[in-house]
Amino acid sequence: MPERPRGSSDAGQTRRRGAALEDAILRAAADELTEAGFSRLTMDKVATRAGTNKNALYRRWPNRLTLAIAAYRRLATTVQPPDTGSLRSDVLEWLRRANRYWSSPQGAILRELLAAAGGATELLAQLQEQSGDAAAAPWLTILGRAIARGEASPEALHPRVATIAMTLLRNEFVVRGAPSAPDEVLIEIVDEVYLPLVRGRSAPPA
Amino acid sequence: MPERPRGSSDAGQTRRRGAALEDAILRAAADELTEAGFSRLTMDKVATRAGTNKNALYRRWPNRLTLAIAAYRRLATTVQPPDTGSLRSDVLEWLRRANRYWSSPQGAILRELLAAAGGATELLAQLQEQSGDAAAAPWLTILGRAIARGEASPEALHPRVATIAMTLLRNEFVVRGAPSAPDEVLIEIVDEVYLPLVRGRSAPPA
DNA sequence: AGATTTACGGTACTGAACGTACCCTAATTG
DNA sequence: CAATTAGGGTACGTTCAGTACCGTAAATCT
Repeated sequence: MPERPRGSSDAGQTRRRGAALEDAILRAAADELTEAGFSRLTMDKVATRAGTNKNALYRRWPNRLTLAIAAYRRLATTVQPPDTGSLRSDVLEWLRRANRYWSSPQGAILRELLAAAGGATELLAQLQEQSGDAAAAPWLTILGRAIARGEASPEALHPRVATIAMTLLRNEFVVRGAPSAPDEVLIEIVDEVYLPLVRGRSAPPA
Repeated sequence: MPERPRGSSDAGQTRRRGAALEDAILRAAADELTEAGFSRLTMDKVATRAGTNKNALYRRWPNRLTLAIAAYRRLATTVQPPDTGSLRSDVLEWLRRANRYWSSPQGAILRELLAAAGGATELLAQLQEQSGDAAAAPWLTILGRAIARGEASPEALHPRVATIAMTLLRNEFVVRGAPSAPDEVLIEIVDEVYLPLVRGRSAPPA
């Protein structure tokens, strides 16, 4: 049997299986997600786009949401936190990036998925890598540097405290439904909450 | 034509209209909501339960979610914030009540609605009276008293700061999907975040 | 009171999707 | 080269949202 020459489209010449097919499906789902969002992603469209049918999808993922989450994960990219030499500008910059992300089409998808997952803990856990716990690491990095510079109190190196700025920002989106948070809000979060908090009960204001 | 005698059920004696019917529908919807939750609330069931049909519903509310939110609002009750004489115990108590609410069946409904509303700002606004902005008032009350007692700095009397404990708690539910927050988490929020923050940059730790 | 307008109630239907069942056939495995 | 596994095609079964009509009771007008 010869190799499978390919057109630009995903429609398979030969019958794909296993990882190759799974990959095509996830790619198709990710595309649907970016083009139409989760609410308009249908299993039939994903299947057609991947050049297969719903059977192949349901054989791998138990339902629409699970598939969508799996597809979303390959959209996510990792970025390095800033290191400007000042806590305030690091925090503000990181917050601005987060704001841009949540405001972006991808952020909208994340919000949809978060909403659709409702209270389903296992599913939420998969999204948290993007939106929650794993996202704590950069904050700890930023804060760790600031502590080394004496800009923050060591007691602040606590996940709940370190990530509070992001939590407040996410709150703007999730609860207020804002398409994007104004820069004033970010500044307010930094100056009224974050910095006072991490400078700590011991360290005097710089 | 004589009156039409009827059974004990809600099925109308005579043909109801206007406010009377609207009321019956909202009551039926609220009942469905508490018994089955939003995801299993169907327009047909609500209509049947109210002794009417979908027409009457769609004539008043454009869709299922809007009706559900309207129905939810009559489930919500208002409570007075505690006044124990100490900021820490006021905050902790209020947070515990909030935790109980979010953990309760009603809280589950609120979470479902919040999720279903997604980014629909106008709808979210209606729920915020229960979960967000209007809920800020009690926090300001508690904090105001504490400031009068000298337990907190006046600068803390700022909505974003005053409500931060509740925001963090809500975050536990919305993002982590926890059915209920452990008491340790509440205490941590109060001691690691709330109190340090509102005691402020000027006031020394008591 | 009688005529007119408004709004309920009954019922049927469309359309969108999810999820499932079956059966044939291509790929892989032994 | 047989046996097994996994894809592909296709057709359903179901559940609901939302819509469309139409006859009739209740309110409103004259």
